[in-house]
Amino acid sequence: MGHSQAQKVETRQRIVEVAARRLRERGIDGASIADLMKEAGLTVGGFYKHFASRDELVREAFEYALRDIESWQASIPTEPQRAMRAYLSEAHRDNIERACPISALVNDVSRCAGATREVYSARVEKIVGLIARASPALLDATKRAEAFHILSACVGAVTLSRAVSDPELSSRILDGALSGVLAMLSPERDAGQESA
Amino acid sequence: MGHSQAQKVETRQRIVEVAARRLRERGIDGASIADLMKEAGLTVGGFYKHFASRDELVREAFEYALRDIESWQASIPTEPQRAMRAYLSEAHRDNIERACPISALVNDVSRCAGATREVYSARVEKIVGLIARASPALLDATKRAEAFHILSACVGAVTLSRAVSDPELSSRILDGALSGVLAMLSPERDAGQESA
DNA sequence: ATTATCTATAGATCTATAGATAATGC
DNA sequence: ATTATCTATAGATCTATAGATAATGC
Repeated sequence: MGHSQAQKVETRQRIVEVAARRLRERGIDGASIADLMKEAGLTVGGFYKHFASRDELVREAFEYALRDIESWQASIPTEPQRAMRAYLSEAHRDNIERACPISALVNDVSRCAGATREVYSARVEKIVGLIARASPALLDATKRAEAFHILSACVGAVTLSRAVSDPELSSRILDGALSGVLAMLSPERDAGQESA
Repeated sequence: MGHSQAQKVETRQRIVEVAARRLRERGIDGASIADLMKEAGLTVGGFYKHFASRDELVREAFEYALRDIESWQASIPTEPQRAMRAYLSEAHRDNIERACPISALVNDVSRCAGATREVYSARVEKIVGLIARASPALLDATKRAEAFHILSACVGAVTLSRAVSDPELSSRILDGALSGVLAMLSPERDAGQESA
């Protein structure tokens, strides 16, 4: 019990990974340190050799969770419509442990103070920029306004689809938002009118 | 201390009102019974003469909070664009105590079980129906798909605007979603292309 | 007599710390 | 000798209950 420095780095990482999953599932205050340590195969007493406070773990776990969406994010400029289909899918809705933390924790983050909200903001800015590049609008300002609209629709649809109790309603929320978002990203949009 | 039956009804109502405000502000688990009773001018011991459990209060407070948006909701069929301007306003974003619980608690509700989620679902269905009626789309199915998209954009934009730390970014999220939503509701939309 | 509210508290958490134990690493 | 982890626990919550108090309402 209690060993090498190399092990310690791995152990710390394991705690962050567990937390990144459970925070998205149960909310920022939803999992206790004891729960998380147990799931990482440890006991509560060792926690403070790795982190100064629970808040420090939350910040790291949140940043770690943001890394889960980086490959999705990277696909936005090249394949925006495929990225939207993935975000607004039942698979994304149901796999909350690995889901986008921007939607999974939007209410939780709005109740946080400081550092976490700044990390959150920076990522929102980043993603909006990527979506704006994919918009077929003519003016830069319009591209950006559309990007805010598209991201809002994505976050709203995924969160709503998780909150409603009727599975059919849940699916229709995702589908409705997806067809709207795809229409906005459609290149023919400047000419005619299309809605997937 | 401890009086008439008429008083009791008022007292119970006061507790529900306090809870309806604080739940939206701090989340479903964010305010203790002692906090809520204190703000209602009472002490913790009296709570269980009014409610069987904290959950019972949460359900009632949630339903009470939904009543706060009824006049807004009623304005959707007659003045959809005005309704959207109000929802996607800084005033709505900042007045979280009286804000729409559909957006203020969307993550919280997705972590609830049972009754609360059903009440939530029913209200989402209702509002989608009202928005669909206001859509200029030609087919009923398209109206409905657009209504899901519009509601998603509204919920996503308000929640995101509360979570980000940069006030200017927050405003642009609301404005971007608003111009997109207004364009979708614009009657000229079937003919040309407009974006606010 | 009944009951609405109060004070007090039991029992279950949860964060953080103290001190013991057993391995690493000089 | 140092330290990663363990067991144990202090102190602060939080939900729910028990019993006292002071008013209502027959």
